[in-house]
Amino acid sequence: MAGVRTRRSAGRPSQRVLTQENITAAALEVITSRGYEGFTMSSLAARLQVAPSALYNHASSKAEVLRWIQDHLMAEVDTACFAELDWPDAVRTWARSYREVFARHTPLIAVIAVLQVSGAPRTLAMYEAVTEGFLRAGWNQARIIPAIVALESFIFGSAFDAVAPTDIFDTGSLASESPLFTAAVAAAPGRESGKAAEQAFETGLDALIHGFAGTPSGN
Amino acid sequence: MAGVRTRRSAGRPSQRVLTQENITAAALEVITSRGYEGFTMSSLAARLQVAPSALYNHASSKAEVLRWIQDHLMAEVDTACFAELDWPDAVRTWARSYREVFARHTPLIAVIAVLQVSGAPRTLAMYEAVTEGFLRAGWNQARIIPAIVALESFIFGSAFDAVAPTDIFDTGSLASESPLFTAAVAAAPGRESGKAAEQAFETGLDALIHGFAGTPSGN
DNA sequence: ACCTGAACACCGTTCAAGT
DNA sequence: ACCTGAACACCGTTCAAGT
Repeated sequence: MAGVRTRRSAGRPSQRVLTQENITAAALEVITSRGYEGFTMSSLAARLQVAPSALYNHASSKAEVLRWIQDHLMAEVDTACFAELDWPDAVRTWARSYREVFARHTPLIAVIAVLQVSGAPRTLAMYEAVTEGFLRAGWNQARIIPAIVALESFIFGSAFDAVAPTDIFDTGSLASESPLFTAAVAAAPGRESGKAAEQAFETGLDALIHGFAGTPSGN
Repeated sequence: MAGVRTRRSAGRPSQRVLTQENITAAALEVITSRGYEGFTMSSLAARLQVAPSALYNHASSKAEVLRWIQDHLMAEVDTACFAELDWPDAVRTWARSYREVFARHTPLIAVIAVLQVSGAPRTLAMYEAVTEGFLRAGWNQARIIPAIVALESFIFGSAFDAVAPTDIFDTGSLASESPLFTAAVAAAPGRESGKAAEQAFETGLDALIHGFAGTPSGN
């Protein structure tokens, strides 16, 4: 064919604006400042200073952008702990950071639960690191996935709980119809200090970790 | 003032159509047949044979209708088990039915997590029955709520997992970059039989139940 | 008291037309 | 190759007008 031509302005690399990374970063900025209700294709486009329709040259749908965000956030989950701590403490550290990241992004949980790992490299890297940690702790290969999935289910559910109003258990005018529950709520630790969700999370996490350890045939 | 008048046609009780119960039942019919994507104020109104705007004389918003549905479904969760079985089996039965009900209604989980029990009588009744079951089993009052919340978090997360595609863990072209995870997935029980989610749920439920039992100061 | 129909202020997405 | 602007087919919700 004809001689190779330099494309674009030859000098500095042409600065593409609508890359996956840029769109994801802009999306996170919108979500941080205006929440998920304020995160629309319009608000995302505005932040990138393009027309909404321009986004569709790079993402097939809003759902795809959400998947990019999800995978991006997965890199923030601490997995280094598995190389530094023993299994119970490593799981605790991993689970806490996992919950913390997604408590701020609960609308993504419905996305994650359905997401194919093959399209989410950082999510896959997270699973690989956790699996490695379990194996190093002597876990039987066949029991690892159910344990991770169970922990993950607990983490996702706890993420919702973490951002729930603190007064959801106030029985109000129906207190007399639920005396036992009302009393239990009043007696629960972390009440009024706003740490009830943390208490429940740590309680469940402890139970899962001890429960896995004390399971019939060991780990 | 003037003499009391009988209102409406005096004979048979005027059959009100847009009651909370009727709206809730119609909403569930729409959701069952067309899913949550197909559940709109328009589709709900169509099933009730009224204009969409008529709904707003009875419900303040779509979110309120969702809260009605959530509370309605809570009555389907099995709590009778606490009067019939010992604590571990009762918790297992309760948790299984709770997960089963909401696996078909995962979009409601975001609603539940934020819902005030004072506005949800059946939800409150469920908590009361569970609390009673824990007390009867000898649980310390102060430890009940964190345990219930932890179990609930696990149940909600597992509900998402229950309806996830079975192939989410297929690593595809990235298998070589995640050899340990890929091998663990291949070795996991329930694979190909489509029962992986059930395996993970039962594994986690067992761990939680045993973990609670084996917790420092007993229950 | 409660319904209808029109309207409002949005959504996500598509697509012809441009460069 | 990638952007714009207009348009489409929806949403949930409001409200004046009716009965």
